[in-house]
Amino acid sequence: MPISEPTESVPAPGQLPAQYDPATTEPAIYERWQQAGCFTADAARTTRLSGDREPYTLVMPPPNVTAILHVGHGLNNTVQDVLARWARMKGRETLWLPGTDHAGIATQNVVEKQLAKEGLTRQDLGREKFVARTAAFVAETGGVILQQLKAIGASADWSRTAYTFSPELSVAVREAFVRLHERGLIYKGHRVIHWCPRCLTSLSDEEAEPLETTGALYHVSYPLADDPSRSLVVATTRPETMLGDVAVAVNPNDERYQSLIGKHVVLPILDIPIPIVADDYADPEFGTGVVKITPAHDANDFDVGRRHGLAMPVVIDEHGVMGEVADAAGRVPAALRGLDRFEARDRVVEMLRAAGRLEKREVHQHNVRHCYRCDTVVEPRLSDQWFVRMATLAEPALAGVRTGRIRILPEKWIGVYEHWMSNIRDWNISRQLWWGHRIPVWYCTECDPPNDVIVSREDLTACPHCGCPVVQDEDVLDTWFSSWLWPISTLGWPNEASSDLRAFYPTDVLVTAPEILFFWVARMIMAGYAFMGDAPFHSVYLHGTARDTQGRKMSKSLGNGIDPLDVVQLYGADALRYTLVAGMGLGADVILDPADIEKSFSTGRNFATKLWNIGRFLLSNVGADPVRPFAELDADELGRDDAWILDRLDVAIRECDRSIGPMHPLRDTWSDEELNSGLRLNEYAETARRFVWNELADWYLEAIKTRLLTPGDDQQVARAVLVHVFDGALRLLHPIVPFVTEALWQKLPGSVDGTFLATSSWPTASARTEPSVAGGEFELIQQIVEAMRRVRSEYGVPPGKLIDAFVVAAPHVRRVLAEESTLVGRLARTSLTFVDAAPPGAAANVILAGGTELVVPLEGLIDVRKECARLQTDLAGLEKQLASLEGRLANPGFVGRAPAHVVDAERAKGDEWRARRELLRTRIESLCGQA
RNA sequence: GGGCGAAUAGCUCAGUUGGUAGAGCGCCUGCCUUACACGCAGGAUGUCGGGGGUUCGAGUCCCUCUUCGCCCACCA
Repeated sequence: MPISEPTESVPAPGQLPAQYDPATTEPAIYERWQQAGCFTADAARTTRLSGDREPYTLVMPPPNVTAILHVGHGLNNTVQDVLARWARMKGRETLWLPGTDHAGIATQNVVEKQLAKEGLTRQDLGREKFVARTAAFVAETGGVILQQLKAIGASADWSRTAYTFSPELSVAVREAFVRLHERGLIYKGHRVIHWCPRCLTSLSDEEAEPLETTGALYHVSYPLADDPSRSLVVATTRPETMLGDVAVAVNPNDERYQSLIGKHVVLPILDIPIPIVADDYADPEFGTGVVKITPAHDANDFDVGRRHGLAMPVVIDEHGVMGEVADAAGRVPAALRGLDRFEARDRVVEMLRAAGRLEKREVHQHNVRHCYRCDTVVEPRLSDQWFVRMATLAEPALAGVRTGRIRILPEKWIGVYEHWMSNIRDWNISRQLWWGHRIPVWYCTECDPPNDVIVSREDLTACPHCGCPVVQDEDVLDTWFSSWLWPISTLGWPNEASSDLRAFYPTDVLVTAPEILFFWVARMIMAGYAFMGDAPFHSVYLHGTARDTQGRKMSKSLGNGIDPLDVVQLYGADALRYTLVAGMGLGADVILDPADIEKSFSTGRNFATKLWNIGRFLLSNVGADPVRPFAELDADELGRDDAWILDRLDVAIRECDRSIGPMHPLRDTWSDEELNSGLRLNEYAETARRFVWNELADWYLEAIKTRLLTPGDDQQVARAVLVHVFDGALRLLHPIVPFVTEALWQKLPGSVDGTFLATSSWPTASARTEPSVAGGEFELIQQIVEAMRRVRSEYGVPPGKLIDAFVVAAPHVRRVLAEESTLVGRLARTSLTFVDAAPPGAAANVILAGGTELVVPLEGLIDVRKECARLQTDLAGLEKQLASLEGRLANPGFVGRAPAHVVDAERAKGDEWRARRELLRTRIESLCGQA
């Protein structure tokens, strides 16, 4: 009995509005979930503490705090929500931990843009004011995306919302830095790093994105100092850097240049001598085999410079402008000073050409690195930065994947992960930004090394060695230095007594996009091992990207995105979620048409509507009357339709379980069989859809209509089964379409006020593994109905016209059909007459599996000649197939080697076809004479 | 330059131990059949990218070619 009060818009008790209105329904339902605390996890209830429930934990990849929801977020969080809701219904103490990332560069850029509109720079404000302003901006507008996630139904535990820049997580960041420093894994390095001249900060290798670019390769001749008539030709894509050249290198094994090693060439434009050094870095195969060495502006040249003890003049400043920065006296001519690096490039080329030093210029394809935040061309630049030594951290992280402690899906990413991990490079973690975690390093001006550098968990004002004032390092940490701690810091680390950390770590599945496999996932795994001694999760689920119909990634800049909230507004969150889940194979991209939202999401919208209408049907038939508990029904009370749909429900449950599960590895590590299993959300969605739509709605509902309208015991049985099966369907579907299922479930007879589908149990298949006999008999009825519908359609029988059909069938088939003739009559508008042999005369003829023959005399609709031709064609086709089949069965290779069940199935098919052939021949003979 | 992945119905995609191809959307025909036209019933459509091989049998395994995509990389 529905306990919850129907709202005023509902017409009558036990009734639903004709139209499902997600726009009003969804927010109300979400509100009730939240008020009831459906999504709040309780550490104490987990088995890792004092409780009896297995934990299930997901940490949400934190969106940038200033982000607004796009389809990518929608995709990512829908997947997570499906898993979280599924686990919750499976009885796990489920924690889906949400939060945001302070996003150093990104957020700073946003605020700097605002300042620019006021004609200000961050330097105008000064560090303290700028940080305060950014913090205020974040406090004011940040976290919008978390509200938006609620609109798509995200069942995260908002009471635990985290933020990478919160005081708590800042403690974790500092602790991690200090511990790594104590372990000798953090060092300050003077080297060439990627520098963004716009953001004015260094970038990690991952943050400097290579972009295929068509540029030019300039060949420049450097005359020999002692013989100006001879010269060495070097090739460069960045001629302006030649101002910083300190040598040219040749390969020591390159015979062409053996005699020149140790001599000098004259650097054009500057007219200064620079040495010819021998270094393996020079590739004899490339160009002329001579390479110019610019240690301050190229990472490789830097290495060469170090090997040969060369000077490292910096000729491009932090803004990407030509200037004598360090160790570069006299190196930038007045004509070039102050020029942007690209203008300078053109000017240098002109100067070289004028001096007759430009040998040639050729078009050249190469990768140019760009800042991942502002797209500016990155400039390699010599500077002091903090680095994390990665090799030792990578070892356990690599082993974790290799041993199956962690699995990565789809599996193709495992190789990518292993390659990166095995060739890992040190991580530049310092950024010359203001928005971020200040590096916990202080410098004392009085103490001598190594006491002058103090790494501390606490803020320092005085040197612990001499008591002198100290100055904190100006730099902040890479945003990812806080992100990589996310699975541990959000649970309370470094406080190892934290109940959340003990209850929910390690977490279970990490759901994210492959783009951040290195940025984030790999580093989280390393941090998990480094700080907690265990992997942060057992599964990494890498999903695809949302793209437009041209295959382009949806992005703000391209303007080809779809606003998920538009979809929610128009068709509801369920429509959005269902469409995304159903359309996404494991790791496959989702293609959507931004120009046609309706087309893109009609699948989901239609499905939600279908569910709603099934609910309406149920409620209008069952009404507010009490319904017999399903458990009280006896098997012999069930109709064939009941037995069938219960069989199908079992199958659906098992298939759904297989598609999503297993929830975690059976043992500590994933077995080979488990490694690639589960997380097929699209298969799960399709199974559930097929069950609800093609089985429950198309057949069961149609079959029981009469029973539902006829008062009596059988009506009660049908009602009980209907309610039970629909209840099961709603449970199966809830993780994908939580709102409409919750709305309907609340109205279901027997629902108890204050209970939620969201926290109800996942359905369990019955113990039976074989389909029931009665259920199988229902399939016989379906075959007849489908055959008759085909006949009707093929011969153009008017829809309203009742037709007669003669049935020749085995006794048990005849018995079933006789008992269900009313049902067949209604579903196919056919009246069945049982005969021992097909009557002669013009008639449509259908032969079903099991040798059942349908003969349908259709006055005026059957043309004997055409019918004969059709039968002949059928026979010819059958003969052909049969010949092929018999050939196979006569083949010793097939019979001997194919699995027994396959051979048996083929034999059965052969018997079936032969019987059908006989029937066809007989029929042709009687209808068409000797033809 | 290395490595990986993809190519299946008009479109977007499933297809998990090799056994003669499926869904959604679209299309065609007929239906406003008292839950649903965001629906119902029926239907058409594929040399599973090309070629070769293994096998009794290949969308599925191997080789090769073509076309796309992704990742990595210090050839200036």
